[in-house]
Amino acid sequence: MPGRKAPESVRRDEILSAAYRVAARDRLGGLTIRAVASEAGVSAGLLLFHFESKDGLLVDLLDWMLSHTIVAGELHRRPPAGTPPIAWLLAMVERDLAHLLKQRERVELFYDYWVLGTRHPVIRRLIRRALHRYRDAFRPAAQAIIAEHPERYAGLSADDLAGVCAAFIEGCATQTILDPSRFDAVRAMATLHALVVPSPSSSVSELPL
Amino acid sequence: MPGRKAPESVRRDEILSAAYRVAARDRLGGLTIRAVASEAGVSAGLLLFHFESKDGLLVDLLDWMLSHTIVAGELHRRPPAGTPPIAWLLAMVERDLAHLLKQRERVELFYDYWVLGTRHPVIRRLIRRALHRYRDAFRPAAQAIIAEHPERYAGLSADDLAGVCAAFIEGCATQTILDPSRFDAVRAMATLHALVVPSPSSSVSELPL
DNA sequence: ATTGACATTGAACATGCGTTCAACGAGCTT
DNA sequence: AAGCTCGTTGAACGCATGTTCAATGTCAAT
Repeated sequence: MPGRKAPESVRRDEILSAAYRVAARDRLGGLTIRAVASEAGVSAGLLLFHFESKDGLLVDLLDWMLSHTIVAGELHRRPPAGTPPIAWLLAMVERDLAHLLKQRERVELFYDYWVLGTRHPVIRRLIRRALHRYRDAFRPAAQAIIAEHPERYAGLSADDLAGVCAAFIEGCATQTILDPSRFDAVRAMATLHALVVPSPSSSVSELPL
Repeated sequence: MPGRKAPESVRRDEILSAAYRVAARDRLGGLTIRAVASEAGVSAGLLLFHFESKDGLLVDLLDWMLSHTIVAGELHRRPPAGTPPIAWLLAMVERDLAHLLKQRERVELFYDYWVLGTRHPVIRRLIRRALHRYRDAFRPAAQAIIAEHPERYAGLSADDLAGVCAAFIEGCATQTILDPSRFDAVRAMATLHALVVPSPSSSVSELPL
């Protein structure tokens, strides 16, 4: 029964959130136009009226994901005054890691898009931007660390340090998602502490679990 | 023109290597039965005569990849006598990282399978096994490190340390593949050295503040 | 030569997908 | 009321895919 119902922006949002629900449940492999349309309670034709193609839907969905409640949502941390920079950075890493592992669905979806981006230029650009934003969140702490020990990090930039943090987290996510039973992120974090903090020194004293 | 030509094992191998060629070129998304059959110079029907289904082909191809020339090929390293364990481990990481980045095609394919494994139990098992083997290669060095500084790594196992190494490498691969221009693995490696090796050559004396 | 096992083919089938489109009707303007 | 705009539908099209199968030719054994 045709007839005007909702203005364009509303319908688009309804469809996008339906698409997200489908993708979170069945991943990108199960994201078909008909499935999304059905989930949104509209016809497949309407979906292609609002989004020019499935490709467009995919891109818009990723965009939507990256702006709604995604990874890059709460990256604004502040240094608790007096904290040594290295502890600050490790705390950020720890927090991000914990946060990431709670969103298995979303992370898996993100990896789906990552793989897609390997072939699809537009999606690749979006994923890149997201990863850059993610990495950049570590830069202030990284900068502080380098500023404190310029000789130790000679020739390296805050970007490099931030990139290593991001790599660690992404690698942990890779392993945890595929095999939660044999990779323990908490222990990985403890290991990182032991590796980075040189030795049982005076000020920073920790109790490994 | 029907007729017997090659014994089963030979045909299977011809088809598998053709499948790999197709997958390396067009990834799993382009790996169709017809494409593989055409690449192998046989009919689609024959392919399903030798492999019971496309699923079977996918699994067998992964198996084939993991045994032919793959990541886990040359993981047997020996400690250059007299090398400090931490340097040994870092050297392994560095070597693996460099090796990995030279095989972009293969790594991308592996990620394709990783994503597939998220849904496909059999493939998941194979990928897990491969990642475990990969991680286990770091264990001897990790064990040596822990044995040298038991108090520093109290409560942690060689597995934990090895897992962190694997995570670092996998995270670096993630970033490099998607954005080679903004992630420099060499600098990441240098950063890791700076982070882990406490300070210029003093044994255990360092005040981080 | 005959037979039988079996590798091999080509065509066909069924399915699911993205996409198109003529028809329709709700709201707005006149 | 009449007409226009445009959101909306349902059916259909075209295509690619995985899969099946009867027919066919080759080889080894008899």
